[in-house]
Amino acid sequence: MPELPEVESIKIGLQKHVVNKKITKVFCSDKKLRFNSEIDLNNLKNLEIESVERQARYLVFSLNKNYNLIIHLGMSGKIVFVDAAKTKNYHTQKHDHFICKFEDGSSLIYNDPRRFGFIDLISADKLAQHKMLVKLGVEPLNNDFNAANLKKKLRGKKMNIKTAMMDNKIVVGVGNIYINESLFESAISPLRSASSLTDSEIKKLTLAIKNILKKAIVHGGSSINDYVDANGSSGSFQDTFKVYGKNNKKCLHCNEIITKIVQNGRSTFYCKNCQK
DNA sequence: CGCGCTCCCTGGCCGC
DNA sequence: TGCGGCCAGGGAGCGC
Repeated sequence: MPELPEVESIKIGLQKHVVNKKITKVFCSDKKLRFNSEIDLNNLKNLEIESVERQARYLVFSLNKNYNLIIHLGMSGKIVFVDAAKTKNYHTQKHDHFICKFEDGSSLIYNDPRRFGFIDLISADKLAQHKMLVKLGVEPLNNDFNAANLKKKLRGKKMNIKTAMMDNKIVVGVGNIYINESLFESAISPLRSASSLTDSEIKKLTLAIKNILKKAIVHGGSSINDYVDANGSSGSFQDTFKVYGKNNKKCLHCNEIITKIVQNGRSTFYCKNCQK
């Protein structure tokens, strides 16, 4: 479920709940996630969480004794914080792959049916060079994601603009939903080659991405609170989608029927009339 | 090197 | 009710 706005909201939820907590017990399922942790996760026992940050779609926990824990949710991962009272009666569910219990009796549960995510405990001095982090491009909400820098990245790129913007080396965290929505907002066809965008289109696209991600963080925030606190029921943010999943529905701007195609193996939704 | 395709995995949904 | 096929919000790795 997570794109950047969800991971950002989960991070905020985790900051409220797990910072300064000491881990007293660790459970790992026998199922392998995308890859196994470099350091045995049982080493988390007796460590204390000092901070939680987000890089791209990765959650990065800092722990004492110079450890970092990286969690990625893949396509289907969920993180649920369970308070002490509920932890007492908690029964491990299918696809719970990692649970850590804290000194105060509460716990954190990672559940991932498809297991495209991972959990990696590493020493802090290796964080910047981690294989999943080292090649990442700019954060879309940072100032260095701007028209001038994006123009350089798109120069000479023959691939379509939609696929290009989902490339983490160009900009991180822009997933299939938000690139579809952003291209609609900036009136750019997903079929255009990346290098064909004019300066003004590049500017519109960067602003649309920032705008939509920011709105989603605010809008998704409330549903994400449930997500972190309780059972992860689906939120209401999908109500704001204008093209994603709207194939065969009418475009809100012009009444044209929204088209669905496949690009690079992922579904694309757009309005042929509005997006040129 | 850039780019397109395939795969990792489970579950939900749809049509028969 | 059962089953096969298709689809899913991510990302790496492989050939060409």
